[in-house]
Amino acid sequence: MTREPLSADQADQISTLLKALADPVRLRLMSLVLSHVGGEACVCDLTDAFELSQPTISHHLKVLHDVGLLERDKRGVWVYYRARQDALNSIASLISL
Amino acid sequence: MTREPLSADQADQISTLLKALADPVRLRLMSLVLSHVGGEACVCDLTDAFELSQPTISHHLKVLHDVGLLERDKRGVWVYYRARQDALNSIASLISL
DNA sequence: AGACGATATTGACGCACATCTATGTGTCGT
DNA sequence: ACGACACATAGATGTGCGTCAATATCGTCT
Repeated sequence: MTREPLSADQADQISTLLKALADPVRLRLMSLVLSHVGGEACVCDLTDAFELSQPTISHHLKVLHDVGLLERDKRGVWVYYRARQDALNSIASLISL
Repeated sequence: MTREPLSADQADQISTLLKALADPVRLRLMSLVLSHVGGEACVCDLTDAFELSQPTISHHLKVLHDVGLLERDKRGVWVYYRARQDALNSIASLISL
């Protein structure tokens, strides 16, 4: 971003990622998953951390998953989410540098 | 963010910054300012780069300025904007690490 | 099979926001 | 002082999004 102006297409792509991150609930979800033991957390753990309805948390997780910031892993009845560090790193390197 | 979960207040602060960045026009504005000669650009340069009205560009610049991502410097009739690298770096280090 | 618990989907509602037109505020020539 | 130009502000409008209640789906246990 520092080197040369972004094209409109590039800006659209990056803003899609940033929009997904730019919400307080989703930021806390990412940090909860990242700091959880084993680097993953199931939805029940995450839902308990907020005073929001379960569908709302599920919606936010879907947003993060759709843009590739979270991985989904269903094991039995539970669904575990894990952060994509490479995706976070690529965002960070675009912003800074 | 990786070490321990964000508090609600921390998440609010960071999301405010990210919301400001999470728009394709504002991303391009930041990249235009950053890559412009001297690290600064006047509004006229920026307005010409988009097919948007001048008030719309002015609005986006205000958003970026209000959250501390851009500095304003009025010199004569022109207003020059400059990126706050420290602000960008702090965002990047929060996301990645 | 039927019941229960965990998660996802749907539809609705209210609010935030990107954009525009119109207008205001300065600053520089003439 | 006046006109022209650079930029900001105000108000209006349509769209997007965060949230919820209700419902669906899927896996497990008896």
